[in-house]
This record gives sequence, C-alpha cells and structure tokens, in this order.
Amino acid sequence: MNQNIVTPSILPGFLELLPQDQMIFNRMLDVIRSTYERYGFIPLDTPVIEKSEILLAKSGGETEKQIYRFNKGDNDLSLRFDLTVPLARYVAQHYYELTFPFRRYHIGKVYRGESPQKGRFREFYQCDIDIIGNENLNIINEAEVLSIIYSTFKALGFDRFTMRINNRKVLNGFFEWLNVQNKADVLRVIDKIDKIGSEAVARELGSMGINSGVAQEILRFIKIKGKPEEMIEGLKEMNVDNELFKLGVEELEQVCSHIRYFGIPQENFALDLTIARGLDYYTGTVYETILNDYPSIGSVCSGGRYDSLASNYTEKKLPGVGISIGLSRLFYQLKEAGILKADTASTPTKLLIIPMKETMSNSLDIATKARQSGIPTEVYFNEGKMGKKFGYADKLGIPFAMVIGEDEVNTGMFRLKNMKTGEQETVNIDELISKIKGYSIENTSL
RNA sequence: GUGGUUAUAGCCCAGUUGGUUAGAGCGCCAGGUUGUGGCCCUGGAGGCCGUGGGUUCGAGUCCCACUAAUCACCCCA
Repeated sequence: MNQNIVTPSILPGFLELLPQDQMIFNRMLDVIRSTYERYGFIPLDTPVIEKSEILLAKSGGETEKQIYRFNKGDNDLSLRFDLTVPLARYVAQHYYELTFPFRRYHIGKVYRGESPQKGRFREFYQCDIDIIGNENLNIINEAEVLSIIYSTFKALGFDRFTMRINNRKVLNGFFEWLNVQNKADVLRVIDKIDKIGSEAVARELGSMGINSGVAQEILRFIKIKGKPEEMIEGLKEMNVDNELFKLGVEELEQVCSHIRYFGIPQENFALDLTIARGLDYYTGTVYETILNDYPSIGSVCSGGRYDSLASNYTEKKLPGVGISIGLSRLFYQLKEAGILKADTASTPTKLLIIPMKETMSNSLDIATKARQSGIPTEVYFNEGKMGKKFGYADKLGIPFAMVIGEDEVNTGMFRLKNMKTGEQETVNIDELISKIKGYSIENTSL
C-alpha cells in the first residue's frame, strides 16, 4: 500500500462536472455569451481576487460573513462574491477611458463562503450584463434588458418562462405613504409570499411591529394581479399620495409600453408586486425570471435598476441596470429536474480516425485536412483490437469513425461509418468533409 | 448560527428478531469476435460496512461519541 495516496475529493459547495455535463454546460455558456454579444455588450474580465478594502467598501452584514478573505504577506485579499462590485470598481477606475453608456457583460466564477445546499454553491458562475450611464440612463434600457433575458432563454431552448418585474419606487413609495419604517424587513417578508402564503406573511409582519391595519393594506396591495395594464390601473386607483409611488407607477407603465417594440410575447412577461429582489441597491425596476414548469427552482435570472453603481469609489453618478443568470444553479436544477438533453456526446470530436500501423502518416494527413476544414478530429493512437477502438468512439459519442488502411490510402476512397446508424459509406475526402459538416450543423443544439 | 436525516464496491442500493466466507444492478477489465462499437454470453478485479469506543459467546445490524455528507431555516444566484 502506498502511504502517500490522498483520498481525492473536493470541498463541498464546489461544482465540478463529468465530460458529458461539462459539454452541455459549456454550450449553455456559449449561447449566453453569443446572445449578450448580439446586443452589443462588451466582454469584461476582472481578477477573481480583489483587495479586501474594495470588496468591503460597502460594509453589509451578509457580505462580510460570506466573503472568502485571507492574507498573503501584508496584503488583505478577498475573493469576489459577485460581479457587480468589481464592475463598479472597474468603471470608477477607468471612468475617463470608457465610453458611456457602457454596456458590458461578464461571465465568471464568484465565491461565497456560506453553507452549501441544494442548488447553492460556494463557487458558481454568474452571467451578468449591465448598462451603465453617465449621470443619466434612459428608461428604455430597462425594457431592453427584458428583451435580452427573453432572447437568452429562448436561445437556451426554453419557451415556457415568465419574466416578472416590479418597481422598487412603487414599493418604497407605498411604504412611505403607510409610514412603514423598516422597509427592508418588510420587503424581505413579502418577497416570500409565494413560498409561505399570505397568512404567514401577515404573522411575520405583525411580529415585526406592523399594526394589523397596515399589514392588511400591504397584503391588499401585493395581491393586485392581472394583466400589466390592469395592474397599473389598479395601482393608480389606490390613490396613494406619494411622489415616489407615482413615479414608480409611471416607470412601470413606460417599461411595459416599451417592451412592445422589442417583440416580447405577452405570455412571457408579467408584473408582480411581490418581487423585492436585492435588499438595498436597487432603486427602480427589478426583474425575476421563472420557468413555468419548474416554479420550485425559483428565479433563474434576477436583476434591476440602480441609481448609483459606484458611489463607494467615485463621486460620479453612474446609474445602471443589469441582470445576472446564476448558471451553476440553473444547470444543476435543470439536471435535477431531468430536463437536460440525454443523448449528448462527451467530447467535441466529430471524427475518429483509426489508422492501421503502416498508415499512420497518411492518417495524420487526413486528420489535418479535416481539422483545417473545421471538423474536430481525433486519431486513435493506441494499438489494440478494432472493437476497442470503435468502442472508444462509441463511449465518447463520436458520431463518425473510419479505418485508414492501405486500400483507402491507395484509392483515396474512405469507408465513413456513422456510429449511430452503423451504416458505412464510401466517400472521397471532399465528400467526407461535407458529410460530417452537414451532420454537425443539423445536430447543433441544446 | 439553529434543527432534522444519512453514512455498505467507482455509482445507485439490498442486507431479515444480532449468527458462518457481506450481495444484486450499473460501470470497469478480459475473453467469446486479430478491419468494425452498441445487444448477448462467460470470467475477473474492486469492501478496515465513515472513525473510535461500548453491550454481547458473536455487531454491517443495538448503544454512545466523533467526523463527514445532506436537507430545511436565515440569506441568496
């Protein structure tokens, strides 16, 4: 027994995938990235490690508890816990070199040292977009964000999802009007109404010192349901005498009217007054997206409008709007729900070339040609039985394989085997390439 | 931080009121089949039954402690 062997394991809360899942995951990443770029968002990559003073500039309870913080020499360092704070630092730091509105996307891992749970990780991918204005930012951006979410989830292969929005000004104005002091606590409670029901919400409101008349008023308000136009009418009819509230209702109305120009179907969009995402920095529209068939997954894409992105790092006023897809969680939940495509390959390879001993150099030539034509190609180098070589292609899900022997080299004609059907076709090199490329185009999807 | 559940092969699991040498399926390796995979058949490797202690003639099984995993709450993507 070798005493030096360490049991291989990773820390809990860290997700790593087997090849087949990683292939799917990466395809989702690609879809998200290309959708973001189609809207003209600029890629950004920032360090995973930042100075602690940067990440903790805005001290807040949860953040400080969850952040991975450590020392190296005299440096006080931390792992980023989201992509928004690094964005704020970046924009403030490079303010004079950037062009506004600054539209950036950022796909990367973030770290939170909390106790791991189902679909909750200590290291996970976030796919963020944000639009940062200089001094001001037109509200139509808040409608465009919905268009981006819509396009992204469509491209990921979903049809039945609902983008729900609310407006924090409406909530805050309403609470001001009711003289509710601990707005943040109340928001947190009403955000849970779908989960725990209105009675429990009333109870919790009571236990935090809200008198029952006000609690009933709050419940009546968050129960306004219906089509967006009806809900906006309903909000107006409440005759809330508060400027912030009125402004919020107006913003909701504008966002709802703008989304028509983006071609978003009605069934994918809804107002929901119970959404109160993010406890502090959102100041306007807030977004949540749920998959209709899997409501228990919860929000798969969240975000909102904020007035001041980088107030901890600059005097400049930088309003913005952004959203984030928690891809690790989304992927995990989709896998749990059993709705990931089953018959996917474990490798990008489309063609496996099996050389005979004497045809190795010819085989490598053919592989080079195939690769130059854009076909991911592998050559099987190990010696052994034919069965094992084809078995390799089979196990990895490589769609095409062919043996290169002397006959093939002499005639320039190859027996291309379709691994799925078992059929073999005799083709020359050009036919071989177009055949595989045609197949790849047909079968590229999630 | 609070509470619950679980721990047996690489994976998912079975293992009777405590009883001899701990099992199946999947996966892996080899052979049946040396230029053709999947299906089938045959064989094989792989276990300090999480760790430590206790009860007992005897513990995978009962008790205690520890450790780890996991779920819920909190908060969040």
